[in-house]
Amino acid sequence: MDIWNGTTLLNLIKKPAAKARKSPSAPPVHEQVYQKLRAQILFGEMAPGQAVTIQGLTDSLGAGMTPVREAIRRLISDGALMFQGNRRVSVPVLSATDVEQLTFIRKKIEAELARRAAQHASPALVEELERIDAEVDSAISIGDVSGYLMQNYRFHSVLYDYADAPILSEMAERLWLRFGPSLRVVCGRFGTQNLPDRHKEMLTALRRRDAEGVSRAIEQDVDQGVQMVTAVLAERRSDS
Amino acid sequence: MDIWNGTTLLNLIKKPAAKARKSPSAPPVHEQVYQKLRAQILFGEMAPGQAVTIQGLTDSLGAGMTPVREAIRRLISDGALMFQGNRRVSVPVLSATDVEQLTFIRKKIEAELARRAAQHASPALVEELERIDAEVDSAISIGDVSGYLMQNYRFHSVLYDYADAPILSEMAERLWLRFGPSLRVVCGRFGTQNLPDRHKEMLTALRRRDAEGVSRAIEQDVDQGVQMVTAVLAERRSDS
DNA sequence: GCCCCGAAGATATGATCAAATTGCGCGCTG
DNA sequence: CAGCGCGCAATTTGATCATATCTTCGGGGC
Repeated sequence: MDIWNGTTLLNLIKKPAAKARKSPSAPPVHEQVYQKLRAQILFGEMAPGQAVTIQGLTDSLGAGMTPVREAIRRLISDGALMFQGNRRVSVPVLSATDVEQLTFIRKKIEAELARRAAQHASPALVEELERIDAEVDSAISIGDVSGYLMQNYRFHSVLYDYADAPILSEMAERLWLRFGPSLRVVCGRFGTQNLPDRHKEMLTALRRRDAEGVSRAIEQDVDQGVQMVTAVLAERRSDS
Repeated sequence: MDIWNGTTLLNLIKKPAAKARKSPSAPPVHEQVYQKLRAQILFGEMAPGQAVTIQGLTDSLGAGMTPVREAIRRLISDGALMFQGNRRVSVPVLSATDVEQLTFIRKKIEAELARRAAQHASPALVEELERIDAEVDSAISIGDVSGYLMQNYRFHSVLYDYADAPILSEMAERLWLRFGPSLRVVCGRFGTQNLPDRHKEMLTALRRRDAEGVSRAIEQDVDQGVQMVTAVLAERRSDS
């Protein structure tokens, strides 16, 4: 589906100030806007509940209204933004039942993706994941929240790409999008020190082609992450 | 998410020529366009592979380009339409691996929805489903393909609503959208006589609050439907 | 077989209209 | 007299359209 997804998103990770405009066959503006907003949501640059205005985005991104509108519609369909009924758009705040449903389906999908990736695993994959995991650890050790979120995302993304199941991968990405804003809050609350990281188990299981082992590790990874999110959400609830 | 989803879609089923324009707090045009296109795809009025042009829709729906563009972006994000890279949009043709992935996730989600609905089941629900199932049967007996597709959709939709899991329900609807165009082809090929209908088993299990029974029946329903789709797809493959 | 050109369609902008929110001033009540 | 709430108006924001520009595809000429 998302033709420019891979290239553009990775470019964003590497050089956020990329300004490729007049290059041949550049992605359309609405695609660029979509990718930028998507990255902002995925990596926690937007707070849960934050209002999103079309005109604000046309100003801050320097684009016309139509492309911005299209990007917002896509993100609403992704569940990354919420249409509030009175024509207003905002970043969703996850309720307890939201988290429960999202967790259920994340486990099913990501466990399956892990299983399939394990079956197609190659030494090259393990090596690449080890490299990314090292960056995750380094981001954690220096307390770089954005770096952690991006590299952790990249770890899972690369793994799932090997599953050779684009539809399931896309669904998984959509689910990650919904957790993005809350993850940033989690990091702000708990810091980067005791973040979930079942990557070592995954890599061990991957080396032996142990599909069920990888799958189990993923489920634990999901559970740990969700646990922190629910903890923070409960805290927020009692605050208000 | 979709505020007007329930009302507008049901209105569409009952009176397709509804023209509620100036009524107070009418849905925006882009929402109306989305619902109309969605219904067309869901109920098989669009063939797999069919090209979809913006200008064609602005003419046939009598709307401006901007709302049509927004609706198309949403449907692309839903997986109901496909962006072909060269600015062209079309109704997707399901490949074998597409069907396999979609089936996997449909079973997980719809089985869970059925399980949850069974736990919340009430006599009123059973009664309503019986009424709808009667309409399904009647549509089958008179060979009314559109009627069958709509009422069958309604049967599942009403059941899943009782699960009280809006996120899962929405995901299920998205998956149905992807099968819509192929279903029409299936009906055209096999007729409405031997269509899958595990509704009777579902109702029996529902009456006893047998969550696992309902869940099993749903999985069989999904499997049967998918089997016919794969059969037709294989046929198409060998044709071309 | 390759290249150029015309038509069809897609992208993007800015203007215009409508709706909703915000802030302010007034009157009412304690 | 001070605080509170209500309703109107100003402004912000969203929705839609008409138009201008650019791409892509297909046919005809070299």
